[in-house]
Amino acid sequence: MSDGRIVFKKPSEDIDTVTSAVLEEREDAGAVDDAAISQNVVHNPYLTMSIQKQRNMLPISKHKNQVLYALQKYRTVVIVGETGCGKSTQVPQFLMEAGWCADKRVIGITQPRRVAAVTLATRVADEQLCRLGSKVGFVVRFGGVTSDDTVIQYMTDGILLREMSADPLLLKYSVIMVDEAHERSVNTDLLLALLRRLQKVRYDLRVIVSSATLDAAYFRQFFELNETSDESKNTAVILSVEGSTYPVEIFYVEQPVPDYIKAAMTTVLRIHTKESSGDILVFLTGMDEVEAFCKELIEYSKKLQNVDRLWVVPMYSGLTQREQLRAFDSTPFGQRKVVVATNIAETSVTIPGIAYVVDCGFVKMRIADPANGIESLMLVPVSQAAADQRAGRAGRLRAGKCFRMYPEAEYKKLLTATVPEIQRCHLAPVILQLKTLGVANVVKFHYLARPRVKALATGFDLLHALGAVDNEGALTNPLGLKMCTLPLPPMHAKVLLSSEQFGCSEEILTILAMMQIQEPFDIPKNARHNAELTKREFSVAEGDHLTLLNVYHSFIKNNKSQKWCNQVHVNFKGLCRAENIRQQLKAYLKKNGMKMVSCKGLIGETERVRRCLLCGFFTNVARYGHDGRFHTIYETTSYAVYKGSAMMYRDKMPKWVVFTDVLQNSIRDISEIDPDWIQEVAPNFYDFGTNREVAAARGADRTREYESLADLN
DNA sequence: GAGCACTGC
Repeated sequence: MSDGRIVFKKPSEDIDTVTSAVLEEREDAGAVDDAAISQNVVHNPYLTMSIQKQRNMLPISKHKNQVLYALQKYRTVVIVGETGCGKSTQVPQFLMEAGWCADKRVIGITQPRRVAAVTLATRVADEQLCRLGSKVGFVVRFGGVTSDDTVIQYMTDGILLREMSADPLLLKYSVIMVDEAHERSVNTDLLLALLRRLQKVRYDLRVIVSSATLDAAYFRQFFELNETSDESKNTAVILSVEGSTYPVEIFYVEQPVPDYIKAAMTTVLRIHTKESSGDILVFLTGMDEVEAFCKELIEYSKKLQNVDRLWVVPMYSGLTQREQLRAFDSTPFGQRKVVVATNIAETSVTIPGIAYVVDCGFVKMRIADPANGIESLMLVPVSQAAADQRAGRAGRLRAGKCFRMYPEAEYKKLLTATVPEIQRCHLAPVILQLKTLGVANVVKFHYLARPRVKALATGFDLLHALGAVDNEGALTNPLGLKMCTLPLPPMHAKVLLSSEQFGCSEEILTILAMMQIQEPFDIPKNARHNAELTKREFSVAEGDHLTLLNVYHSFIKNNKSQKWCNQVHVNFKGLCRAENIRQQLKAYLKKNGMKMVSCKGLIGETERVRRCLLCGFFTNVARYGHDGRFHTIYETTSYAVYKGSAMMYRDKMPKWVVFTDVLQNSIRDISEIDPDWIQEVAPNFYDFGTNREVAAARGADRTREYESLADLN
């Protein structure tokens, strides 16, 4: 390439020579980070050093020449670096300084989380002594800070996927670095597969796969698969960058424990009395477990005599940022901090100074039933990789200890790695996404991890029933094409696109936005009774969806006041997010040429809304049974009603409902429906008729459909 | 009396 890029020689054995440009030391180093820290949960242990010193401290800086040499020679480079080695911040700067941004070409770095994209960009802009948004910028949903000068762009992986559907060749980029590839999220898996595909057309595009674990061999093999070029220009190179961690000693229980919470409690108390000082991190599986555990631990610590007190911050995503930040407070002298967390502490949040980890060995995971595609939250054993990740959290300060609440034999039986998300999620959104990007044969696509054919078939079934794909599996025009443009899963998208014909797009827009937030109500533990009463006042007999509409309307009527939210126990942060999402969706609808119409005050007002919901969620229909549970149409599953549902306020349960969210054994976000509507909105999905007719027709049809899938164009 | 891992467009 003759663009004036500096050419690097293959590094000799002494790769310790660092040749980075010397920047002037600044006294206000980290000032921008302070702003970021106040917003996000981030910790920088080197905050007091000058920026250049901080950069040189990072293990990756020793490998600068190696990285540049590899990227010059190979089209794909896999960098394995432990967390904190500096790869996410330094590699893009190495590349820019080496001329990879000539002609304003951009180095793109993708992150699985928004916070990471923002903080990394802020940090790198600071290191480059430039304003955020000039040379260094970021893009996330609902905005970003970039300009024409931006050559290092941090973004969420979802953003790059969106960008690919607008510009399939990604011409503005010279290098794309997919960070945290080891997490194996749907987005990172798709990105890697798509980039590999793209490299066959764009020979000049460089891809960096950045991973924290030794899955590198797998990534390498993937990028080399079926390469015919004998020049082996595409060969990925593996660089191993050490982090700064200490060994962790693992302890197991001798016998399986019947109650891991009790076992964890005993273990924490034993660590406290028998082990030297050092903070403890306890991994449990859910918010309730965490809260109950904390409460009990505080009780114990009060009773302990002649022993220093335990200082207990629960940590899970439902907490506000302020509450989460408490886990970062330094431990008062003579006390011992115990952080009780969900798996948020596995990846999203790193708590410094942990010397002991207590691991319950389980995790709550969203898993789709391949037969019907319904996703629910299941309690499953962790994988060995996840258990090791948890244990590793004890070795960041000094040599640590990890106590597992299961015997060693059980550990050996665990899966070595967590099943990639793409193999356990509902595939309809994935299929839709691939179709948008011009992947004609989604069944034969070169996945990083191949999903089950049965799951693909279920995905196609749903898309077909929704009218998004035709009999050949191609996107329909205009419905399928429009569904692709919306930042919503297919069922939600269908509801939204149908809302105009039901005359209720304003209402549906609100309900869908509200469905995206986790919990509209904020019920404090000390005022539960009072909160329940106010919550009840928002409730609507027809169900949760109209209740959500009610809450949002009241929020707007009260000028989006935080004070009002606190008084009536409505989640202020959540409602603000819902408003944001609503605006974004509204903009998409306008772009699609849809009219905003409201059914307010019209005859059959709530019926329109519920019919419209059924239009997308007809798979999630259930009938009330004598056993007090709701049964799906083919009796494959039955569910209890979630205790927080507005349905609980009714004297009598409705006979038929549609639900839009499933927990492990219960359904929530439920609305009453009339079974006659089902045939109207989804005439082909269910078999209507006597049991015998149905059984005969169904078996034959479905089998044929699955068999033909492998040949879908 | 009992309940909702974590992200993202």
